[in-house]
Amino acid sequence: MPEGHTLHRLATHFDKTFGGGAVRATSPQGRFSDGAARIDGRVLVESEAHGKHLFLGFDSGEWLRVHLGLYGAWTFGDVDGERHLGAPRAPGAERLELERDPDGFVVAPTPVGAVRARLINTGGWADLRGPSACEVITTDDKHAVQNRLGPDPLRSDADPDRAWRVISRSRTTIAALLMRQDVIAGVGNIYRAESLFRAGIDPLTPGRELGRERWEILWEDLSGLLRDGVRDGYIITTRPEDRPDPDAHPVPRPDTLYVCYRTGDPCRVCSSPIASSELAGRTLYWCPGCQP
DNA sequence: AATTTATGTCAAT
DNA sequence: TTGACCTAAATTT
Repeated sequence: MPEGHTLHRLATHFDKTFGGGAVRATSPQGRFSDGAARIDGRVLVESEAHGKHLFLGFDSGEWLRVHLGLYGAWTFGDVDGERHLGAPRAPGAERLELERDPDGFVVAPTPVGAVRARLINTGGWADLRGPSACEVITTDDKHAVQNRLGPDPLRSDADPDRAWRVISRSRTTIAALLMRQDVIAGVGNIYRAESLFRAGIDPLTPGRELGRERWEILWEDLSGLLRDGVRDGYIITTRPEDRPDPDAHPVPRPDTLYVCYRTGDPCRVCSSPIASSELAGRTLYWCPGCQP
């Protein structure tokens, strides 16, 4: 589930499980061998997310930048078993007996599949598969990446006015603008569709016709939805009263979402069939009845 | 066993 | 706008 909430969960998880200690880094697959050698043995001092980028800072002053792309995922293993953060993966084992080498570092299992990067410390391991980016960069490089990103509603330094300045001058549809990471960072196809539904906004509304008030509503709602996603580890946008059973926990799908993946299904609010179309290579979902 | 699909982005047209 | 990237699970043959 690599939209912004997942990356913030990852940053927190790395801070908790790897922060403050030395890390062993390898690339079982081999495509990240040079980068792994640069961070091998360093101490993880900072973990940070901006939009869909994860930045892990080491005591060498360098950063590991990871972007999961469409299907990247991290697998974490420790005494409590295996957990996956990123694209959907099968649940792992329950508890694990950990073997340790003479230095106290965990001996991780033989990699299954293509593991681009593997980080190990004395408590467990983390395997990265299928990322679109995994590289060691300088602080300047990191700032350059961040300068190209719009405000991330999950970051305390986020300034929604920066996004509004672009949106309010653009003829591009709000649906396309929400997907542009240089406008607003962290929103993906699900949060786009769901936030526009919740705000009752026609996805094809040009940015310049959105109006400041509707933008502020949209930003606030997105901030809340993303925060819920960080808390739940899952994107849940339906209000309890709009679910078949308001008391049941809606995970997993299909009761978690209003419009995404629901083409042809009746809208949870007005019963109109949910519509979908291709927009810039991605599927856009909306309710013609609720988003006029 | 082969094909399709996915919560993403970039370069080339 | 299209294809490429690159991985694993789900779906279809």
